[in-house]
Amino acid sequence: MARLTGQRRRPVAGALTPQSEDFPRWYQDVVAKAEMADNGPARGTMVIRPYGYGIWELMQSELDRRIKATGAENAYFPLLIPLGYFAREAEHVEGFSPELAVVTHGGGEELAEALVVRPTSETVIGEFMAKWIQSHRDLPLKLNQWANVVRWELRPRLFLRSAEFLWQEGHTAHASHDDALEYLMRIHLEVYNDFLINAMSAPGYLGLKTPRERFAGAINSLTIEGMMRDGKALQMVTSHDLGQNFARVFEIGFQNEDGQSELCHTTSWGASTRLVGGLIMMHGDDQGLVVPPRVAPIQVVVIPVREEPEVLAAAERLVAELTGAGVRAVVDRGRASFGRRVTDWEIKGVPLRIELGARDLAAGQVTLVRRDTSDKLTRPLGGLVGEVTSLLERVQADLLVAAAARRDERTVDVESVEEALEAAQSGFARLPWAVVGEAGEDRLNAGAVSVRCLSRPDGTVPSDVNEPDLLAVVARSY
RNA sequence: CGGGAAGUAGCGCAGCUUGGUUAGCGCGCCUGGUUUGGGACCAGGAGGCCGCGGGUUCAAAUCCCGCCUUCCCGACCA
Repeated sequence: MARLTGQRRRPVAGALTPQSEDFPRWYQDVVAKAEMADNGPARGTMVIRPYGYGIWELMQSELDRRIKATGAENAYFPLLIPLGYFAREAEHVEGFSPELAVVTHGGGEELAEALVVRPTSETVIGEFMAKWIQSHRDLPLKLNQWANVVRWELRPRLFLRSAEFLWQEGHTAHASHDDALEYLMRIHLEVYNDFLINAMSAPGYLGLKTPRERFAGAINSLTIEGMMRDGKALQMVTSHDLGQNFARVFEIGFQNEDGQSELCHTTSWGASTRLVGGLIMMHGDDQGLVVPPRVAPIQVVVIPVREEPEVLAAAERLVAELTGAGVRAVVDRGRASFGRRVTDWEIKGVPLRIELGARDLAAGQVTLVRRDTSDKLTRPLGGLVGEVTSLLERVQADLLVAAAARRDERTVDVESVEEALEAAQSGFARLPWAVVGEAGEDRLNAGAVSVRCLSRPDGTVPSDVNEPDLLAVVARSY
């Protein structure tokens, strides 16, 4: 990680734990020191601080724009769901009951029917889809909601697994399975994968979940698995083909063109605040967070070396210019020493730092420093805006290339379950799904390794887990 | 939810074994001054229900019981 020229600074008390020393500890240090989140008072709950929430808001707007471009509309459904709704779909209730929070009392009285705090909304939304859909002319129905959900987590970790988290859940109903699948694939590729690649610089492996890893109640679950810098996998997003399972129990039906009654085919798909954790662990380094410019609440920080009126004025002018051009930029007017301010912004992962001192000003220049590579550039003060915007684009692109290179470097192709178990200690392993099978999956799971997804040899998403020649991507995971 | 460890100032810790004055230290914070091109320094200062509840005792941060929370390892998950 030491890329700086000149004297290397020594570790200082209060600095981050190095990733190589203790990755989980490094993660907690970053979350705390970059002021992203705190633990809430009740077990597993999370307080998202402004800097962390700022990243989430940008993720939201990038996702929301793409979701709406597919024709889905936002709506809102209730937090509290009658317990009975969950019981209707057998696999769904079985899958979710261990992590349900149930409200049994209200207004000082025991409730006649307990209410569940939603862990996901297939059931309520199904109920209303049934009410709203009458005819094939009402289809497809494409809804999305931004909401909080609660899942009783036994081993919480900020952003990665919390009892309450924020997400987007999309729910659609279609007249045919083909139409549902076509739309689902569009969500997976044009919304999720495009968002991950272009907004988060986060490449992943796309594929299908194995039957045991599937969403409770789905006939297929699609996933995008990202590799964290410790070689473990994180499921970044999921999209589910629910077939007619929910349509059957919630009676989501319609009359076709021939006047016949048919059941709808539904889908659901989600992306959560877990993505913030993924961003931290995919791009962060020993200096702290590294935020891709498109989701960075602060893209550029201008650091005046000293508190000198001319320098401060020049810094303010520069920020005004950048802001005017749509760049999210701030001046650090803090009185801490130069070095301290620099490291504080490094921990926060601000993509680009502009150092401005009396010497620079006299020479009519500034020093630009990239967070991702620590490269320093000297550039004329005039006409910096174009330089900065193109540099931000380059950082965005280079982060993707670097993350993909790390992923490829730590993914090995193997031929047996034993080799896969070995390889998964430091990264991902890929092997024919045919040599894994149910029994192999058991052995992997026994070794704390799981099949993250099944992919075609060319990396595309299979339409069915029984397709021939599929590859299993296996890894330890979060 | 099972196994382990831990909760003392915002953060990191000492004190507890062997109960007994105003509970300490480092970092951070406040005030003033000197500083500032890679985690500054000096002086002065503020800040504590010792996780919560109960018990033992003349006396509890310290001993006992219960609970809550956090971290690590497992089983479950976005």
